[in-house]
Amino acid sequence: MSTTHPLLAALARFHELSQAERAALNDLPFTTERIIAGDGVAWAGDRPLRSFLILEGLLSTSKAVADGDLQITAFHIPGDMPDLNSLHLDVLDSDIGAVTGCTLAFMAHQDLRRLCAEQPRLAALLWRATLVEAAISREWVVNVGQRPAISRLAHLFCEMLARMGAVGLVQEGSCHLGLTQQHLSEATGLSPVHVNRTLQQLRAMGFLSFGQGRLTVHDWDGLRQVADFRSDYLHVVTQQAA
Amino acid sequence: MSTTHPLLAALARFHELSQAERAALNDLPFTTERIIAGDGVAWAGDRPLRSFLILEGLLSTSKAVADGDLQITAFHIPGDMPDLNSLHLDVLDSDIGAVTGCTLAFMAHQDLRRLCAEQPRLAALLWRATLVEAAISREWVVNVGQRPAISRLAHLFCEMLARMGAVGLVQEGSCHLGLTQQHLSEATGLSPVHVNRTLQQLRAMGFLSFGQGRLTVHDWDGLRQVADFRSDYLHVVTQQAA
DNA sequence: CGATTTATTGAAGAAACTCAACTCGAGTGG
DNA sequence: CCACTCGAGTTGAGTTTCTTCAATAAATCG
Repeated sequence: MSTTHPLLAALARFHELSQAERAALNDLPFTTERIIAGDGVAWAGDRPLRSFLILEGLLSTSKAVADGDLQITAFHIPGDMPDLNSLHLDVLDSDIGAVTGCTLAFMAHQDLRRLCAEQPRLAALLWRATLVEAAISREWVVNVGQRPAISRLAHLFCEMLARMGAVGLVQEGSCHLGLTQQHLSEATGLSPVHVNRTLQQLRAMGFLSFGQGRLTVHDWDGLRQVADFRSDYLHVVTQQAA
Repeated sequence: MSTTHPLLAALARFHELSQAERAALNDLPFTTERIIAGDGVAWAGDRPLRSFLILEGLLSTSKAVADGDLQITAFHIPGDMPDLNSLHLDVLDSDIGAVTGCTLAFMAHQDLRRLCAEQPRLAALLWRATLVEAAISREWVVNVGQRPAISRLAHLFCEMLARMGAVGLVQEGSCHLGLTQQHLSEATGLSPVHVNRTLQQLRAMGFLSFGQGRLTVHDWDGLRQVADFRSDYLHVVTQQAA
């Protein structure tokens, strides 16, 4: 019926779906909203009654520490559902905000819960999506805890390019990535000044270009090596035609 | 029926369960195994066919980086299911090992999947458990990324005491915690030497005692303050009688 | 009790931080 | 159209936190 549901499209990109599952997804009500860059979408302490799928744009999850500083704990790209955890964890523990302008598809928890009860395999796929986010979070602990500045930044770039690539948003090693050096600082736990200097190293070594909201990787294998990047933790399944 | 299933006990500690749900849990086959301190339980790259619940002991999840160093990304205590993520993420991305001697209850994925399909609310509770682990992982990113050594260590101690307390393993601010300073180092991303010196500060300030496999907190509010610890991210639900 | 972890100490060095100034480009409004 | 502002990026210099290396003390274990 009419166009396919955005969540159906997102899941079908990576998984085979039965006719019944497709039908159930297409029956799932949703509303689309447009968010301005820099705006918050949800806050720690909120008890959302709905979750959203990213159709377009870049979001971040972050937490504030005592002195007011921010740590970004995740970036979210099209196809992700950043606050799906609120489906079973009623109160949010982090802030979610739009890094760039975004288009989001909101779905009521009520409807999602019914969907999960009626279609256990869809429940499993949504569960799986939250597990991938958890796996990425573990890798971020490693990145921030162990790697020197240059590897840390390189690893973040590798991850973002790999994830954007998996959803078809990379052309010739380049993708739109509307991050400022301030964002990189908050994501890596490095000071903005040190991010700046480390970025210059990565550029000087010929690995990448970064600026004007765009990341271009010139030497993937080289970048990957300084980053100590292995993509297994992203759990990207064998891709099939969209 | 005999004694209750360990997973039933673990879930019933925090959630009301229907008679049907209890029955379904009691029907779930499991086998108990004993693990020696220091032994690995599962490795990155493994494709487990079963998951386990911790009945006793302390486990860690860790990842190795290029130079061979280790980052611990999580500790697991009784009541946790450290590799439940392998239920839907077929290949493990981290190593799981026993910090102390452990008793584990293994359950086949096959059986767990059937349970989830037949009892959607139990599926939701297991899903929820993985979401709590994810929330803890996010806080670890913050801890390792933003906090100075003393807060970082203090925060880890706060978290462990809070979690152990939630499952009834704390008496008078003290719990068994078989971690070495090496473990603390690998969990916080600090060098062992710096952990040692920072620990001495925490002791000298009268916040805690730590050693001989035991953590005792003398000044919870003080520790909590230097740690910048707020327990909301642990998502501990209102406890009911065990 | 000897052997092997684990914990502790000293001292020098390095990675990253802070502070402060300055540049640049993209608006914006006079 | 130009002056102005504002955010983002860049640079220099001094400081701090944390690391590394190396040796010693203390615990733990067979």
